Amino acid sequence: MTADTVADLTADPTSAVRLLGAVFRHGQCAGRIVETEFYDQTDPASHTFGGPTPRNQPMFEAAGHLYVYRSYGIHWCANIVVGEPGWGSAVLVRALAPLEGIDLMWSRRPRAKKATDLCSGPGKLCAALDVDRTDTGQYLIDGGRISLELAEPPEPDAVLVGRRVGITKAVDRPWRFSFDDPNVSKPRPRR
DNA sequence: TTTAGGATGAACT
DNA sequence: GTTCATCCTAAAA
Repeated sequence: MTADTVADLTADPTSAVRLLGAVFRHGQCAGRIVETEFYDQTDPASHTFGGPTPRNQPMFEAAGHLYVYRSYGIHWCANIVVGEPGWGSAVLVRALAPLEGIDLMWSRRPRAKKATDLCSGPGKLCAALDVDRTDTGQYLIDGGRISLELAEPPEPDAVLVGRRVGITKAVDRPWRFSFDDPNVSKPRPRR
């Protein structure tokens, strides 16, 4: 939890906590990360559970890479790779508090009714920031069109913990973390 | 070559 | 609360 840069993030759930508050930027748009989930190679719910495949290859790169996958044939979901190269673990970005390029986000998500509809879910934030397959494997450090700026480590009291969402395996692992923020997606974590 | 099913969101009743 | 849209990957055949 003492990581100074994204490249220092280790392959454990503390990385998901450390990423809370970080600013995720893609092109003109940016948002503050308010909800994350941790996934690991030992985790039956993870795409890397069965080892490397052409699809999940980016998750085996060094910490600080991006892994984007298609969900239910419809949505894109963005993950920040953590841990050493060769070990498949990553943190799913589940919700953002919009910061910049908010007009652009509205134009990409015309069905949103409230500002908190723009990025309050993993598929929504990818639509709002225009993240898709072409971004998978990108390195978030060297300021391309995608980047990530770490914030100060969050106060432990400010972090809510819960079980992960939308999975059928290992649902009991308390690897979902969030702030108490209106942009957090549906079943809100407690504690 | 075929097929099953998934880390979701939106539009229904 | 329930349904459905819809695509890609991985694994089976």
